[in-house]
Amino acid sequence: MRTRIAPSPTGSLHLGTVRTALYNQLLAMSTGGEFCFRLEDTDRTRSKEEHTDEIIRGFEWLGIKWHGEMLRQSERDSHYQEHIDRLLSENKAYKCYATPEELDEMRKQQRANKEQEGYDNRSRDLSPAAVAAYETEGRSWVIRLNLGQDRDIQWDDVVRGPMSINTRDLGGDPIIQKGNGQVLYNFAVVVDDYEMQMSHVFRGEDHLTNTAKQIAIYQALGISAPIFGHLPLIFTKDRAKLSKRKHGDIAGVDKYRNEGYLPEALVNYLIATSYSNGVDEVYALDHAAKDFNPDRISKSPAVYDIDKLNWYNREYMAKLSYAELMQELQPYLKYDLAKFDEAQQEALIEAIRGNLNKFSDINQNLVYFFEDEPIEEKLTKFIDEGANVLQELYKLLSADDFDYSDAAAIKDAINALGEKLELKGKKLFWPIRIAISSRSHGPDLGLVISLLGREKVLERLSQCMNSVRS
RNA sequence: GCCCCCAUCGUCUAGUGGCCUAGGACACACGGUUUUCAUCCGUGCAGCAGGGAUUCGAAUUCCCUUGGGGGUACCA
Repeated sequence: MRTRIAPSPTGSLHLGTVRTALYNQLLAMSTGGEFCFRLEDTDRTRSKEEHTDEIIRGFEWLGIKWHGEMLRQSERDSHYQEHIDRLLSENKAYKCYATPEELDEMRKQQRANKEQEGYDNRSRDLSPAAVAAYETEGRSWVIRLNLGQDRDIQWDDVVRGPMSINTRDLGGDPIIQKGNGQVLYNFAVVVDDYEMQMSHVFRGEDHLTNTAKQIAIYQALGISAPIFGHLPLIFTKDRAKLSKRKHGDIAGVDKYRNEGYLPEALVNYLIATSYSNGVDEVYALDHAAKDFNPDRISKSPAVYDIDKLNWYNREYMAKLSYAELMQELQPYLKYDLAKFDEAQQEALIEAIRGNLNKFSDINQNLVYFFEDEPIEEKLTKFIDEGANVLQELYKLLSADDFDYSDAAAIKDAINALGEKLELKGKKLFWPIRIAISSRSHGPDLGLVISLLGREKVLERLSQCMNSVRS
């Protein structure tokens, strides 16, 4: 089995492209076949080298590896020309001299008459005299495939089952080579998939009509087509195809790499949307490959859900050791942890790692260790209500011999204070936590106080006590 | 407009005629643990789009309706 991913470098790496790549790779892996990579850059004006780099970088980050060299369509013009010439000589393709203006006019008429829109094959059977006339006129031409008599084009889709599209619904004889000599996508794909000996082509559902056109080309060329499978699209909550244009950077892989998602999590999430083996939820690529069965790919679109992705990411982050986590966190760290000793750093990071959806979340969990933040309006009442707690705590913590180095001991002291004041739970902890960290959520209080140290803790405490409204 | 595809909790899905009082996961709500926070655990919430037909029996098969989506380029 040979499969491929064939992205077009006209934009950043799209989540849908990644998922398509994943299924193709899974397919190859599960049978010991090969998974290849081809760049669909036939449209020179829209293809950009920066996008090519971006795509490759994205695949590398995700751990998606392909077999052999990356093939560029832009370097294969001679291969295409050979096949074009043959179709021309066999009368399976022809020159069309219609100008864009004429075609526009044709479509306008069709719309006005409520006829089916599409090319009317007017140049299909041009007389030699007519051709000569156009030539002397100096008109340029495109090459169109002669679809011949209307007929059903059929294939057995691995995902969708039996498919049938009639050639009359293809919009007329399709152009396979532009006026400037560049071959069109549908033609290049066929030639390449054939020469690369692809056995299976899995791609997005948006290619369903293209597949019919491509099969027509395979037939004209007299070569056999691969097995096709059409994957459901990825939607957003608004139930439209996830796209960079409409939905911004959530559609691209870069966002997830930049924000500090684990590639394994993104891979897992993407596979699991539209595919399930009925048992596993969290798994790596090679595990999924063991029993991968394309028949189980879902037919209906999958709605992109950031909550689920976050959940996967937390699952994978939880597996990281402290050392691994620190290394991943390093590029995102806005604050210098060096003011804490090694043991303190570890205690801190271990205490807040459960709060992270992604690595870039680290800073928001660290701010109050490095900066003074205003207390949220809705939290100030806890300060007012707990003024006596703060006072008592201040007395305790301002004692010359109070030891700030032992987080557990600090916690014990707070507990003792609670008993003394006959307060417990939120009544005891929230005033303290809010006064010291400006927040109602955070890691263990003993640890926070210990890390902040005498000076900062007393400063914040006294500041809060001064602002109490009695 | 025309062609094509799709249809199980809010979301991802299991389910291939009786094992379904429709299972799991995310999210959400509540409870327990943590005298606070996070974690963890438990419970709950919630669905076969509608209508016909076939059948002793239908989420599962067929038809229609409705809804959603994709395609319809000298883009890919």
